Amino acid sequence: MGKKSKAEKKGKNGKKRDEIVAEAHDHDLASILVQAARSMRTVLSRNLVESGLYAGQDGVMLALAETDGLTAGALAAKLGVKAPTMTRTIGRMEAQGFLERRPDKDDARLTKVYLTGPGRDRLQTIAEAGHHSEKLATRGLTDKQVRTLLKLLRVVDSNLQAARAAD
Amino acid sequence: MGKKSKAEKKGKNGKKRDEIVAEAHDHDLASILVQAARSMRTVLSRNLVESGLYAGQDGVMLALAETDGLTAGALAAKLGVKAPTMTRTIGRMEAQGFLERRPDKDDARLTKVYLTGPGRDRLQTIAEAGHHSEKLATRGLTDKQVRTLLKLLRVVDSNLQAARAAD
DNA sequence: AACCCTCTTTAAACTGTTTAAATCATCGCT
DNA sequence: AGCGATGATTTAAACAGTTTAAAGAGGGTT
Repeated sequence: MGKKSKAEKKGKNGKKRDEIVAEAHDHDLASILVQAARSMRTVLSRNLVESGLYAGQDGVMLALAETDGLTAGALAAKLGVKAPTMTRTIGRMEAQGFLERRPDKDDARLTKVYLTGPGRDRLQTIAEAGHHSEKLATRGLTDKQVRTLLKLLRVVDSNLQAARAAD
Repeated sequence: MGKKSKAEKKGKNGKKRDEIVAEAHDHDLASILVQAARSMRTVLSRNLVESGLYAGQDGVMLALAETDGLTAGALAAKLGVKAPTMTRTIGRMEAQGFLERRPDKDDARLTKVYLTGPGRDRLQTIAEAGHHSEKLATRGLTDKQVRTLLKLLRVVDSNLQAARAAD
């Protein structure tokens, strides 16, 4: 892969912005987090696409696997997105046949979402895809480190959710 | 917030999917990572939007601050996106006046990207936005924990980049 | 019965992302 | 020197995700 063949020929790099860069490095957590997530989404997508799912939809499936018949609003809150986002996602997934909307018969304002048979069939695949992606992502880390990472990420996530909720 | 008023009235939950859910929990790293990143992007956006930037563009700015005159392809690789994505992003940012494209005079196939004056003016703001978001995200964590988190995230990111590169 | 509140959806406007095809310049070989 | 292979960039087309603002629909309360 002769990538550095010609493009690197001239050694004239900028050199006097070190202070700016130093400050920019405080930005690391945000960048690395977003970047890691982007890669995770890409990798997860590859494993998911075979079952007709997109990354982002799997969260809905898992939430429903845990508690079937959640409302759209509850799903949105649980996944940390706004209601219209969830409406669109649900719409797509309903069109794909993985779940279905049904009005609650006690309160017609509520629309509850249920997994369909085909949807439930995908759960296994989703679990495997997640498992596989996680194994890929944590290569070289000990179990303890993975647990630590999860713990820290949960704290960060919870902090951020709180921050974004404080509109 | 009487959220459980009516919707929870019926206690008929599914009960035999416990194994599936158990497996689904292995999926935690992927979900929590993506979710944390989503929140991070949202929070970062709020701090960035004042300077006319969107989350996702800041990475380009920082990369150029470190090494001005990168090619489109190098930027794409550095940020872990595909070339066309970078082309669009660069196009938007050029239209906004934060950077400019200039053909390399040694190799006319290459288009190098440079920060403009206004672009360089934003670096300070970007650094501050990142810093602020990071402070928000790591509330309650010790410095050491933050360093640990960064270290682990770098490993994960590097693993995932390697995995996605292996097309 | 009227009014208000809550939930859901629609609408509009973006950014981000990918794959595949098209463009274009350079490089190597005959 | 010309010609084809190579490589970089951009264009095109098609989706997903996201947000804010507004509209639609039901319920509950006074």
